[in-house]
Amino acid sequence: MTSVAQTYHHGDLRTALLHAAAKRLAEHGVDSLSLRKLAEDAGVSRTAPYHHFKDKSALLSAIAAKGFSDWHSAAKRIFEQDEKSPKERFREFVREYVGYAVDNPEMYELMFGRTIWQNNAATSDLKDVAFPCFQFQVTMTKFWQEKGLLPNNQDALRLAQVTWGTLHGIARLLIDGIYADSSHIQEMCDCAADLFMQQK
Amino acid sequence: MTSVAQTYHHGDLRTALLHAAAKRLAEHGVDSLSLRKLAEDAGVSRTAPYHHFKDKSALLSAIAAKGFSDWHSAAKRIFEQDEKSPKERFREFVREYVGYAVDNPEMYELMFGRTIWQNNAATSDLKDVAFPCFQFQVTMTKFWQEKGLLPNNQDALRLAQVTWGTLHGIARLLIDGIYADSSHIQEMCDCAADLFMQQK
DNA sequence: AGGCTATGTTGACACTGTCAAGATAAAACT
DNA sequence: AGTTTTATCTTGACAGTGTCAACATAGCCT
Repeated sequence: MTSVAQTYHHGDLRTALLHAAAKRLAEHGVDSLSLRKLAEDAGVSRTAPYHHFKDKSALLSAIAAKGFSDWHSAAKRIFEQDEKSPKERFREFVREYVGYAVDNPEMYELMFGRTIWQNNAATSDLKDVAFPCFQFQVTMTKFWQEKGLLPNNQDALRLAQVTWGTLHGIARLLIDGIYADSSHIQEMCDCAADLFMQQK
Repeated sequence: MTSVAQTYHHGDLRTALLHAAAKRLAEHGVDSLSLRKLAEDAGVSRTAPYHHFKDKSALLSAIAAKGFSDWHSAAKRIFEQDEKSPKERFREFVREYVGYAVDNPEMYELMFGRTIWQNNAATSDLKDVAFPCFQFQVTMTKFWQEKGLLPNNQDALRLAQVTWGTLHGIARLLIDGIYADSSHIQEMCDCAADLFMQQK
């Protein structure tokens, strides 16, 4: 990919670290992700990363930010498929949401886990990318309410919180292997969609 | 409380460790819970705990097991309030569930977080206490289906997974401070309950 | 009394995040 | 051009972690 001559200054350590981190994240999970290993991956000393990220949390936030931006694009793409009926799109969104989480458990864990959000530890960079995602959930909810798929007598924000909460909860139960296994994804998603769209 | 003379053998180190752990858990969270500190709390050397717990994960599992057993009692108590209508009990269960999570965020995180469930790491002791809780959720769901509060055309297991998923998701969003703050608990719970019991 | 077993001890190891102080290169300024 | 400032990277160090191995003590059983 980028083969820069070995110099004292790395050249683009920041993105090199992020790439290494994304790789390790997907392969070994967020828990076994250490700055020192990332530095080694990038062929640099243990403390070099600190010139690009305030601390470990900041690096994780940066990865999560990328995740949110990807997520937002994917959600938009599904939501804006005009050729499909709103009902179909809703079902698809539910399946895609849970599917994304199950296919990228470590990234999902990072994005929506306590690690980076706890104690308001989230970087403002992270918030700038994540909040539009939250907002988009509300936008979609309003749309589905207007189309009569979701109850109209509920506040859109609350309803968005609850519907997202449901998807989030299902995703987490599946990922953490608590209460369900992945062979039931489809059925669980459809059950949730049916529940939301009762008698519609 | 328990003032045993200082002897070479502690006497009841196992429960002393569990108590210390529960205290530290509630006060400082699961992340800053170290075996060495617990040993110090109990007035014992760093490696003494290993004679009572296989490893850190086993100790955490033991605390979680206690949490599940408490949780099960509480759920039963609410569910069996015969003087209240099923509908009322359902609403109350929703509020209690989320309320418990918000009031005991660290314990909830431990019980339903990835720490102890990941990679099928759960002790069989833990599973023995936790699985009945999961089962109870299904039992309650069946009851509410029979009472006409929840859709009868859904498989009880799926529906239980989805309803629990919803409560779990809401709880997590609140705890992790991702998408909602605790001033909206009541409204979110009621919105969820309304959603489940549409047109009932 | 003797020995077995449960329980406790210190020592050691590899690993972690992070700070401080110094080295080097590149960029900016005069 | 030369000089200075700034960005980047280095080694050294520290406190903290889980966990293993080897050894010490004490209680229990025969």
